[in-house]
Amino acid sequence: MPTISDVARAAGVSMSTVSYVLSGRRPISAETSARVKAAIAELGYHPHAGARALASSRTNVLALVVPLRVDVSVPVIMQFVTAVVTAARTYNHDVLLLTKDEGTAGLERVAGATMVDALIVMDVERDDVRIPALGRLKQPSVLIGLPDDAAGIDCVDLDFAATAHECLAHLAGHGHRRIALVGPSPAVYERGTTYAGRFLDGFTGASAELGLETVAHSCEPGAAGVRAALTEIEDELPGVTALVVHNEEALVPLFEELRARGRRVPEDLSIVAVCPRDVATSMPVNLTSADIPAHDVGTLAVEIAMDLLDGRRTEGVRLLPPTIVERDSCAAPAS
Amino acid sequence: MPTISDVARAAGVSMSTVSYVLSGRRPISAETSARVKAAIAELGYHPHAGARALASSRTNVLALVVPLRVDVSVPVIMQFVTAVVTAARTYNHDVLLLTKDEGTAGLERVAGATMVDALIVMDVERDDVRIPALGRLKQPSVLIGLPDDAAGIDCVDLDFAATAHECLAHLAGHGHRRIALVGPSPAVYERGTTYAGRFLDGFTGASAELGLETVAHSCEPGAAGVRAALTEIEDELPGVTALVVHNEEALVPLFEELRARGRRVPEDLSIVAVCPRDVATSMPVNLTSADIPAHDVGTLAVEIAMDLLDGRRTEGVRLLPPTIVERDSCAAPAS
DNA sequence: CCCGATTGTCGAAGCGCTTCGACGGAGCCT
DNA sequence: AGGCTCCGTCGAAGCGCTTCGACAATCGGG
Repeated sequence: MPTISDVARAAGVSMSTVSYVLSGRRPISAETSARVKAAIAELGYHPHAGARALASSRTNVLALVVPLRVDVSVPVIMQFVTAVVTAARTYNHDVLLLTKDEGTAGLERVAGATMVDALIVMDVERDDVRIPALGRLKQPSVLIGLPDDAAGIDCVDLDFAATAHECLAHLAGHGHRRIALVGPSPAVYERGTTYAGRFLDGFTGASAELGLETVAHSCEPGAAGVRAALTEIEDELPGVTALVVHNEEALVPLFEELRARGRRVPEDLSIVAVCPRDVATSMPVNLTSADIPAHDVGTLAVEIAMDLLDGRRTEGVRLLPPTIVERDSCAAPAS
Repeated sequence: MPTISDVARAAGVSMSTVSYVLSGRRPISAETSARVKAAIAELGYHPHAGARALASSRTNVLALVVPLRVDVSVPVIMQFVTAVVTAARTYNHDVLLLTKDEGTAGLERVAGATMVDALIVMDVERDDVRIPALGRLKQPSVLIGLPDDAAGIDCVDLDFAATAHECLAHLAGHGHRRIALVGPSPAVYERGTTYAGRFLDGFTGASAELGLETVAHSCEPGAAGVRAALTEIEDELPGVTALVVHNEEALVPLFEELRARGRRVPEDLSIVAVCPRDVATSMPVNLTSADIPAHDVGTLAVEIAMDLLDGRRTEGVRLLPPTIVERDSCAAPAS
C-alpha cells in the first residue's frame, strides 16, 4: 500500500502538497496538481481512513440504526436503508449499520470511539431512551420519526396526521360517509411508535372536520386478527363502505377475509392503504394508497446530517406531505 | 474525550500498560489491571477507532455489500443483513454497508482506504466482475452465492440443487407424479444469479431420478406473468397436481389466479414454496416450504470471515442443507 | 519603484494508539 | 550462590495523515 509520502516522492513534492491537492484547502498550481494526480493514479494510492480520521477528526462515516424486526414493514425499512446509503455516498460518506437492539450502548460505542461523524436513528419511540443519550454525544444526530420530546434533535418523517386526513378526504370525495380505520397491531401502539398515534389523531380529527362517521380499530397480526377487527368494525359501524388500512401485514389476509364474506373491492367496499408503492401494486387489486416516501425521508435525513456537520442551521422538525396515488381500490359507495 | 494517556495518568501507569490491559496481549497484574479499569470507567474512556486502526492495521469493521433492488426478495436480504450485523457484533466487529451498484469501485474504495478488515458480498452472479477485484484486495472476502469460478474465495449458500430435490421428494411422497416448477422471472436467469440455475438443475435431476413428469417455467412478475406461466404449464403438463414455487413475488398473484380458475390448495393442487418462513405463513394457505436459511447463511459468512482474519483454514465452499417445513399446502393428489 | 497582499510550496508538529525491546525483580534449578 | 527464565511494566518509535506557520516569488496599487 503506497502512502502519501510515496506519492509525494513520485511527484517530487512534499507530503503537505499532496494533501492539499486532495483536499483543495489551499491553492495548488495546475502543473503540480496534475503531477500529483498522475502519481496517485500510477501508484494506486488511497488515503488511509484511520490516519485521516485521526488527523482530521472526521471519519466520513454515518451511523444508521435500524429496527431489527419489529412490526414495521421490512420493505419500508429496506427503502430507508438504501436511500440513506445512496444519499450518503453522494456526500462522500459511508454508512455503518447498527441494530436497534444494541440500544443506547451501541450509540455510545460508535460515537465514543469516533467511528462516525453523525448518527441517523430509525424507529424512534414516543419516549425513546436513546434520545437523552444522543444528546450527550459529541456527534450530531437525526431522528426518523417524531418523539414526544426530541430534546432539540432534528427529526424527519412523513406527516402521518395529514396522511390520515388525505385518505379520508379522498374517500369522502368518492362519496363515502361511513369509513373505518384498520390500524397497526396493538403492539405498535404499546411500543410507543409515534406514527400510529399521529395517524389515528389525524384520522379522528379529519373525521370530525369532514363530518364523517368513523370507527378506528387496531388489528392483531394474522388472519384471525383481521377477521376479528372486521367483525367489530361492521358491528360498530353497520353499512361501512370504505376502509383506510394502515397496516401492511393485514393486507393479504384482509383480502382473503373480504372474499370469504363476499365483499368485492371496490364495488362493495373501497380501500385506501398506507404503504409503499410496490406493496400497493402487489395486491389482488391495485390499491389506491398513500405512499410511504421512505426514499425521500432517508435522503432528507442524510441532508440534514450534512447540514449539521457543516454547521448549517436546520429546521428542527420536518414532516413530509403525503401523496395519495389513485389506483383501483376506490369507487363510489353502492347506493 | 479522554485519551489513553489520561487513563494512564489517572491509574498511575504507562500508556503501554493501559493498552495491554485492554488487549490482553501481555500479562498484567490483577491490581494494576483493576486500577486501570477503574480509571477507564471513571473517565468514560473509549479508544479512538482511527488511532487504533492506524497503529494496529485492524479496523474491526466488516464490509457488507447488499443488492439494491433486484428481483431477490427484500425480506430475505434484510434477514441476511441483520444476521451479519448481529453475528459481527458477537466478534466485536461493526458492519459498513455498501450497495451493489457501487460495483467494483466500492470494494476497492473501502478496502484501499483500509476501512474494513474483510468483505462479505451478497448476490454474487455466475461470472461476477467483482470476483477478480476481490482477489486483488489485501483483505479477505466471503461470497454469499456460488459463482462459476470463485477463484479461491470462500462461498456460502443454501444448497439449491438439494433443495429442489427435497421439494420434489416431498411431493412425490404425497403421491404426486406430475409436477411443475414456477421459477423466478427470466430476468433473474439472465442476470446470471446462480441460485436460479442451480435450483433448476436440481429440479431436473431429481425429476429424472424420481421418475416424475415435470415441466419448468420461469415466471414474469405480476398477475399477467403468473397467468401466462400457469396456462403454459397446464398446456404442457395436463393434469398437473402440484407446483414447486421458487418465486416469492409470484405467490400472491398465484393464489389469486388459482382461485379464479377454481383450483383449491391443497385439495386440487399442492404447493411447495421456496421462501423464508414468514412469507410462507402470511399466505392465504400456510405454505409447506423450503425455508431460506438467511440467518444461518449470514452468520456463517461472518464466521468464515473471522476464520480468515485469524489465519484459520477454511473450507472453500459451504452449501447448507435444505429443510422442508410441512404446513398446509400439500395433500395427496385428487384421484 | 517600493510595499503589502497573494499565491504556491515546504517542514514539522501532532492526532491517539500499538508494539517492540529493555529492564528490574522474583522464582527456579543445580 | 550463581545463572536462568519468567513476569510485569515502561519508554519510545512509529502508523499515515492534516494543518499551521513560514517563506520565497509574483503581482498590483499608490
